[in-house]
Amino acid sequence: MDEKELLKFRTALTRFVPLNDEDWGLLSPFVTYRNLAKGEHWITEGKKEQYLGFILEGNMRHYYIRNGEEKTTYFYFENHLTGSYFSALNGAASLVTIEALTDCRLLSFPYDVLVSLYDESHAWERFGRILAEYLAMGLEERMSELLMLSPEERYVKLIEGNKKKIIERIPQHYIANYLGITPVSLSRIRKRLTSK
Amino acid sequence: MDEKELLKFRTALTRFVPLNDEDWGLLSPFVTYRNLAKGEHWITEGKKEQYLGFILEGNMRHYYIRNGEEKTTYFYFENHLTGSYFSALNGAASLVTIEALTDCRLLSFPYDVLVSLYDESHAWERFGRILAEYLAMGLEERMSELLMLSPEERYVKLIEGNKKKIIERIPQHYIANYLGITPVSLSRIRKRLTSK
DNA sequence: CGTTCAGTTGACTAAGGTCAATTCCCGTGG
DNA sequence: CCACGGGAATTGACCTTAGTCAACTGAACG
Repeated sequence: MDEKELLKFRTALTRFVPLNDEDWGLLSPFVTYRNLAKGEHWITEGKKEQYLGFILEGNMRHYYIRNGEEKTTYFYFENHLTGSYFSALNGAASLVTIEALTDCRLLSFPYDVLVSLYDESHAWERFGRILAEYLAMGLEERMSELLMLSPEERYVKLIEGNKKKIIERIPQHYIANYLGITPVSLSRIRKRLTSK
Repeated sequence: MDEKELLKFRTALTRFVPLNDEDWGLLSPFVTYRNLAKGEHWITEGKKEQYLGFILEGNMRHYYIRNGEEKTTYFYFENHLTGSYFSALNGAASLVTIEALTDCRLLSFPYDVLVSLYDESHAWERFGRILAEYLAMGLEERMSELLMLSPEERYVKLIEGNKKKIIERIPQHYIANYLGITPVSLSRIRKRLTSK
């Protein structure tokens, strides 16, 4: 296990909440490497998924399947946590699939371990609270955008906003899916916008 | 303070996490009554809001204002918590307004108190985690519905689903707003559906 | 070179938005 | 008890935008 990469992970967690050596020592023995080739699933819909991951390298796509159609809700990039968090919470089969869009390297750890840390340590419980709050704020923002903005406005916001990575690194047809429209419509929206 | 109503509140919190007398005693002294007349705001956009509420009686509407248009994201009914939770979290001015749709009676307590309980007690920290997880799961469901379903499908789901209260007790033009469409369109959707 | 897949473009359809008129419901005051 | 006023809901006519299907272009890769 590369110490630098482990430290990167620890630092990322510390963005949520301070972790002293003792807290960290409760989790670190359970952390292992995972590699995914482009196209492989990290999480598969219908399976009970037991791991959370931290992306060292690569990016991933989080989507639902409805009537055979994929609906993308999120993209993950390096230095962030990834997993079917809320499915894991209640132990149910995952409703979502998370797929590697590029070759990926992850650090992974079992969800159970995190849950048991919630019991053992107030600091980890706080971590869990702040993580859930962070995820909820992201979901609230996404939800309110879907309710308040037209597809075109959502695309403009993606270009101008703090999500440049998505524009720069994700193929256009996935972006269209993320915006809730077809690739054809996104192409037309782009045309409309450049003609202004 | 009516003991029965206080107990109702305590019981509702216990749905999230068990609270012993000591835990409960940390919060209960800070709980006070609040009454709102139909049309009054419980939370107003742009203000720093410092209270969470528990609805004893009545129902409320949670909405954003965008370009002068209201966009309803949620309805609250008796026996549930209400407040601008995520605005309160980071101490910023509220982005949302919560308005009484009927005369309402609430129990209310300061958000600061809850935050200080997170420091004082592991049990309350856990309460905070589970509350945030609960809210996040609700947001995820709402978000995925907006992404995956057409307005008509969303309306059908509202009728058939576990949200009957909304259909029964909320005026139709607010429901339309909640679905992300105009009252005119909802009326047509209803017509389409009954003619089947 | 072909094959494949992403992206663009055109023609047509479907669904929701907008504006305006009308009807329905309900509460209030004469 | 009835008449009136006002807001909610419905309906019609027309517009705008995204979806669908299909053809075409272009770049990547063997």
